[in-house]
Amino acid sequence: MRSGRGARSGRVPDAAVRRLPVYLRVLEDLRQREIDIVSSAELARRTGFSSEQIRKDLTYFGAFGTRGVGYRTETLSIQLREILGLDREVPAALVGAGNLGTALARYNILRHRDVRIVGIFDNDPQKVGTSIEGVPILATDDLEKVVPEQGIRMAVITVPAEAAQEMASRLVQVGVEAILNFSPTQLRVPPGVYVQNIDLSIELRSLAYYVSAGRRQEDMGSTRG
Amino acid sequence: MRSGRGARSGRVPDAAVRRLPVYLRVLEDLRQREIDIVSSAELARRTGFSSEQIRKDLTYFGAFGTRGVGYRTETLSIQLREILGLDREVPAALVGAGNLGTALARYNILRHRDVRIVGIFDNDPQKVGTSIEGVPILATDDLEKVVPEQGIRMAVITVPAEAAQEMASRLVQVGVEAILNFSPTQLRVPPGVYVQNIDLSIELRSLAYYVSAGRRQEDMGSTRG
DNA sequence: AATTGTGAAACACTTCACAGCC
DNA sequence: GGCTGTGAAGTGTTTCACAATT
Repeated sequence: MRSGRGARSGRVPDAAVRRLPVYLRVLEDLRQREIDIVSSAELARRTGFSSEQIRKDLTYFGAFGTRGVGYRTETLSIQLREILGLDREVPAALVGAGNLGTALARYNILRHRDVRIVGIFDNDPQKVGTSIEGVPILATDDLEKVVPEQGIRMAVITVPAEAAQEMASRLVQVGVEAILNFSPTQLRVPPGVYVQNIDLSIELRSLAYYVSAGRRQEDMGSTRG
Repeated sequence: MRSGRGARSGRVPDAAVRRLPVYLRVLEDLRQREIDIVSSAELARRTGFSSEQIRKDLTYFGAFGTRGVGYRTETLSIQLREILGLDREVPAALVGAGNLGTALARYNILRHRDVRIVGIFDNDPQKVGTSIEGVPILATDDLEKVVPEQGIRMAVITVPAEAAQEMASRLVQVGVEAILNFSPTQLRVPPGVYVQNIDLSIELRSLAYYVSAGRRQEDMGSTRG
């Protein structure tokens, strides 16, 4: 499942915001390969979105390209970083250091310097005091101290469903405004707090629809593609 | 990032299909607690979607409720399983047994009996021959044999970006029709194959927009909520 | 000649409002 | 009276088509 909710400025489609990091990923890759200019058509090829959509998405924030030429990869990636708020390091909390949480922490800490997991919280006394890639695992009791101290505004929740609501409430209490929720439960948060849900079971189950839909269509003798 | 693509029957909104497993999760929970009847309003409360949306989503597939009463949790959950193709066990492959793949495999194997990871593939010789929760890790070379043998039609890809396209192509070659892609790359697949992308870096980065958007609005003196 | 930026049209999805049924 | 099912209205998003610019 996936659904966002919370304060929205109104003008910029949510769907567009969610595509920006995809453009950024491609732009960074191009930059690294010293490709200075890219067209919306080329970005389309590399992202899977249409070139019109890419151009329109970008114009919600300004005019970044040069007609007849394209976009400078350096300029555009800097602009996108700024729009996303990634022009400075964004500290984040991870709550739940199970398999999934650990995988996320490793992945994030090693790869990126923009959104940075600076606090990992878990209730398991066996885990508290250990660390993941140099970031110490703290007791959840420390959350109220560490989150404000580190200026943390976003959090990733990977605790079991039963514990998720309490953690969310406590995080919001101390200033968290955006939550990436991997627990299979609907979090209740005050207005103004943005929640993005990713439930892996639900992803797998909805995928099943498309394989069985394929089967059904075959049974009916229709063609696909 | 998230985007589906591939064969669609046309009539049923993608967005609706993606909500069905959420309804199913709640229905299963209610059933377990021996609650026999539920209204769309109550489902709305528990899922975060509106009651009208829930009713409309369900009517794409038929009329499952009783006016003035509600929906029988047992009947509806059985119907939803059938619609999703979960009325029989759905075998799936997992390609990539790194941190994320291992977390997913554990989670899935322990919790669910509907979509079932029956084959785990990895190239690391240190991992091949070991197992995760009883499911053996095989060499990717075995993929062409095992996928058809086990009737696998869906796969989860958690390999690095460089290897993802090759794995996807090989999976499709031997009959995979739906892919859950965690690698940060755009997979090229033939028409009729459904790809759902989840890129965790991109989720974190788009989340950053909402915390910094909040900051920007505050700076402008507007209220939120 | 090429490619962006953008109103307008088309399409998709959600919400409204109420008829229909228990 | 209460709740589902559903056309119609409303909103959001994507695509079209072309003028503007280099």
